[in-house]
Amino acid sequence: MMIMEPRLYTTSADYVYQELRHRIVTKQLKPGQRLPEVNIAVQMGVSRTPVREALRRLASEGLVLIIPNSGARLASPTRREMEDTYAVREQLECISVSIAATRISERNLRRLDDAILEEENAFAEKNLEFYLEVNENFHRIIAESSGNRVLAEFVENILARTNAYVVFYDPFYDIAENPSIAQHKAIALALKAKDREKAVELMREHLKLSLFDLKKPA
Amino acid sequence: MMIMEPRLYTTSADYVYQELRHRIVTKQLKPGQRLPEVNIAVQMGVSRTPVREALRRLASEGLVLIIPNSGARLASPTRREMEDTYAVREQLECISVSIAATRISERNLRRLDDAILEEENAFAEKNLEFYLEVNENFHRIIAESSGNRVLAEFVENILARTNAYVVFYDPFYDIAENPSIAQHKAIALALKAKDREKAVELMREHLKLSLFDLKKPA
DNA sequence: CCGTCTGTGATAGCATGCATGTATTCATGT
DNA sequence: ACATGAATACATGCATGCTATCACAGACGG
Repeated sequence: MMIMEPRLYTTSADYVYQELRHRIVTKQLKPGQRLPEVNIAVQMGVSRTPVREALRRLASEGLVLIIPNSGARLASPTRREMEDTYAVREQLECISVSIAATRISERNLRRLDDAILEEENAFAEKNLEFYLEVNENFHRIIAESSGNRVLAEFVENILARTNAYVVFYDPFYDIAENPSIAQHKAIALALKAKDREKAVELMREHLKLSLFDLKKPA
Repeated sequence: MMIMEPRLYTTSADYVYQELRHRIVTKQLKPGQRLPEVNIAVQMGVSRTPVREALRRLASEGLVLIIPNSGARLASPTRREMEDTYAVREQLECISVSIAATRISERNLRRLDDAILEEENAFAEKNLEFYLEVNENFHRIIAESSGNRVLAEFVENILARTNAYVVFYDPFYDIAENPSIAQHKAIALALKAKDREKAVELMREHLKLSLFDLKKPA
């Protein structure tokens, strides 16, 4: 059973941001759909101001497209854009895992294991939103473990993109078929062994397969 | 003589954004300095709203730090952060130039030459702001020539960071000493020759030296 | 003398109203 | 029927006022 835990946020703008991402991942919003400020503001019980901020933040992550004086619409990435995004992601994550392999702390190795356990829970529950969230965590922990904050920031950005794209592009995405968890375990092992080459290779393979899976249905 | 051409902008928020970047590059603002919304709003003759938007955009580029309920301050990057930023930049620009080497259009090759000519003008005038702007252009054109828009977007972001950092970190940055233009010419030649390996190698070297130059004075 | 608590000032967060620009619709003419 | 144009409805951009929160200073107690 799914318990909707209370979302944590510091400001209304942050709340709207999270809520919009939630609605994207749960397919309540469709690619290309218009996102009028008032509309969202009323639905979420806030004024237009925090909505504007949230929309602009999402725009910086490539999830919405804002045209000045005209408004915001949800992104509708082409296959090409998806491939482009994954190309960038591969670069960032490979360098990320490469550095992490030599620097990762014991604590973060444990966090990695925890994330994998959570992935298995999400897998068991067949809860896509939860699954995407913890999947994101796995990659986030590795990025943080690189010790390079700018890199981590960029990875964070591109994780937001790709996770949304998964939902946009693949409405029937089946987590049962996805071998990601096994790949994550392998990457975690390589990191524990401080095997840089192996970790990079596995990560590259993992991302290539993710993209491949994504391209199948559409 | 320097003619201040009228800045083009579509919205007030965009104007404030550009004006703030201008003030950063012309050293009117100091690293770590507080940036109260009202303060800026009054100075620029607009209300707080567009200022907020501009500040948040700058925050997404790592140029300002926003603490909720507390306010914005100009970034004050440590040497470590600078190195981290350049590490990311190297990844992005190397893949960028690598792809561009096989795809770049004749038109963009000409734009590249134009950019280099402008760099020489800026060099002759010893105009740091102008120089940074056209330097940015050179790298921007290469990123665009990759044909990967997401990549170009990320490069754009990191260019904003590094160019600001130049000013932050190196108040006496001497464009006369900087061998960048010669390196840019070499990169352009490699691109014309479609020599992928060479272009990447030159770009990597170029960025390494840029970072090295930056680290000298501080 | 130092730590803690409290009040006061200042600043960001948010709501709202007005102005401006855009999109849609409908009428008009060819 | 189609293209063109004006009018209208609507959404965004911006300004302003109010409220909540934070930072700092001074008072109080240990």
